[in-house]
Amino acid sequence: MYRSHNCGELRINDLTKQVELSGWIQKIRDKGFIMWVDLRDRYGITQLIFDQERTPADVIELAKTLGREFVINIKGHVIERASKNSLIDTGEIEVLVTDLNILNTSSTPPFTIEDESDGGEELRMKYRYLDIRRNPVKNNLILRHEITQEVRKYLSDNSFIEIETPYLIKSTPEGARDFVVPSRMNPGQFYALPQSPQTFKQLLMVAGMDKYFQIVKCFRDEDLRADRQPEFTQIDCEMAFVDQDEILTTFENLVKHIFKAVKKINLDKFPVMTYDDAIQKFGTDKPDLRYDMTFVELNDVTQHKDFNVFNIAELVVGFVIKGGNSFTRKDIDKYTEWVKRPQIGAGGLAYMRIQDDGSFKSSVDKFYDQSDLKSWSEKSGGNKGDILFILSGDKEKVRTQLGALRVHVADELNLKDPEEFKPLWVVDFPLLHWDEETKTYHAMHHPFTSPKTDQIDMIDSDPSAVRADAYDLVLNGNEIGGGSIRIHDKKIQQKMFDCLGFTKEEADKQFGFLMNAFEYGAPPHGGIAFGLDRLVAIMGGNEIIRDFIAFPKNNSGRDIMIDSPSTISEEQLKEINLRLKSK
RNA sequence: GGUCUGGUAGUUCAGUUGGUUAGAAUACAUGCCUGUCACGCAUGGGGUCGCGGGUUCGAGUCCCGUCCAGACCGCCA
Repeated sequence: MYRSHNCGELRINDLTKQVELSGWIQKIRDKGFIMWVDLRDRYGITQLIFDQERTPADVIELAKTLGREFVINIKGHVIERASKNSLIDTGEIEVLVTDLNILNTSSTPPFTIEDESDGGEELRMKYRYLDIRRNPVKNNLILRHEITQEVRKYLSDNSFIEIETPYLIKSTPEGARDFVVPSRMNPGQFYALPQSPQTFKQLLMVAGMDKYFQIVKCFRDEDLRADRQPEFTQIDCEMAFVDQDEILTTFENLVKHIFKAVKKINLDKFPVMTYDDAIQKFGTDKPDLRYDMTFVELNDVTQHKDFNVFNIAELVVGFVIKGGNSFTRKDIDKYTEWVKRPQIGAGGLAYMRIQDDGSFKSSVDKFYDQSDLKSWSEKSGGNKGDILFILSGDKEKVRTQLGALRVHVADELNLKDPEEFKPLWVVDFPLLHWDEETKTYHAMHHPFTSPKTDQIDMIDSDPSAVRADAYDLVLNGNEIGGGSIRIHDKKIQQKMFDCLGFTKEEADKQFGFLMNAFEYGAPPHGGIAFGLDRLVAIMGGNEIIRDFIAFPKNNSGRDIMIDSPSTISEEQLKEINLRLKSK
């Protein structure tokens, strides 16, 4: 036995108890006559004391050889501290050591293993097992555990069954790039790792497992971001005999349950916004509702003056920043430069100050008089002390640009409270999206998404106008879940593949198994998948999902701890029938 | 595929207009210290300035290339 208590457990009412503790040495404070050692484990820190008067001489001698991150086991008894530390739970007591056993030594760690580490990102990733000893990372993993437990509990209590689906499946050209795995037994052929268990969960609906879920790894071979890893975890769910409303209710309640159980937060009913509204009012399909700055379209009050930029623009649109009149010229120049960067690509940024005396001052005073500006102010709902930022140009582009600016302003003004949570359903997504490069339609969600039933005929006449029974759950400006009612009718599914440019043969080859299944009594069904990593990160007050994954990959998709990916031997290549292109 | 930022001691960073022996803090080692908890004090060791090339009397500093890391755009049904 290594311990009678853990390192976060002992309190003042444990005084005089004989205890045995094990853990890592966080810090040694050696005063000569007396020496303190902070002993750490998953549960906390307990201060050990070695005292020349009360500790055996051989124990003191051994204690002098200790170093940071040594693993030790001690016996001793709990005493009251002469000077207490109110900052930690065990701060009223310490353990006077009588026996010391060094279980393992440690090299000096490459960074300090404390809440505020001095280690850089790369170093912490390389020594991730040391990083996880730190509270911030450890607590993130515990939060993740708590959330997945509550997900399982809620779904299981609501008759969902967790079913595993295969990881070695089949590559399909639609959607993201697949990770592929060569098959040794089938030379020249490849498995693909699933981008999602989509078709399997639909087959489970045909199989009568009318409520399914799975907490499952998914794989996409695309470039990484702070909120995107090549392997990530989904809470994947599907239900049969449901309509969209029932799905939204079921999973709104799941999210509410998680927040209540894990964060003690009662979320209000989630607002619902159409995709078109989201784009028009916020320039994005995942608006962050923690702050306002709703778009105001100003075409009708900016036209027919001499300002040609606005006259020729398809859309003149802006938003009000409360208190923004306090921006200096320099602040505004910085925002102007920001929107003009190639990544945003706006031509410029117009503004109108609403000054404290009620008069207006704008960057386009040359073209608009005070009464013009007053009409802008009225239209946008701005008040004294505010500023109105305006962009103009091509409708689609300018909305995206202003949407990015809205997020940027919120960042600059610290309007994103990580402890505030604003969920939102975005519904009625377009079914299809026109791809200028390939001159084809792509499925906005995926090719199994059902068009709204009264719009099925429009697929032929006006494809881009068709709306789908598809929905996203947005939380604080992040897409944390998305789903749809699926097609369960073979004819409609065929029509869909046809519209996406599949020949009948291609559709059969790639998705014949699904279409076949639809011939044997497929029930109406639909579902949703949540990005667990993102959900956990946001609930942890962060948007960098790496910090919520035990062993994540870096920007280039590498695991720098195990140094992967890596080359394989000639023999391995031969076995799987692969030859590398020589340079 | 692209844009931007960074790479200097174990670690986090500073390093001026190109100029002598590249600094600080922290970590580490040794010694001292009767209540520490960011303990304190003293002393000491520690550098391929990412790598390659160029300009120059002289490069951590300027130029070109390259590698690595991070953020973003494209991409992510």
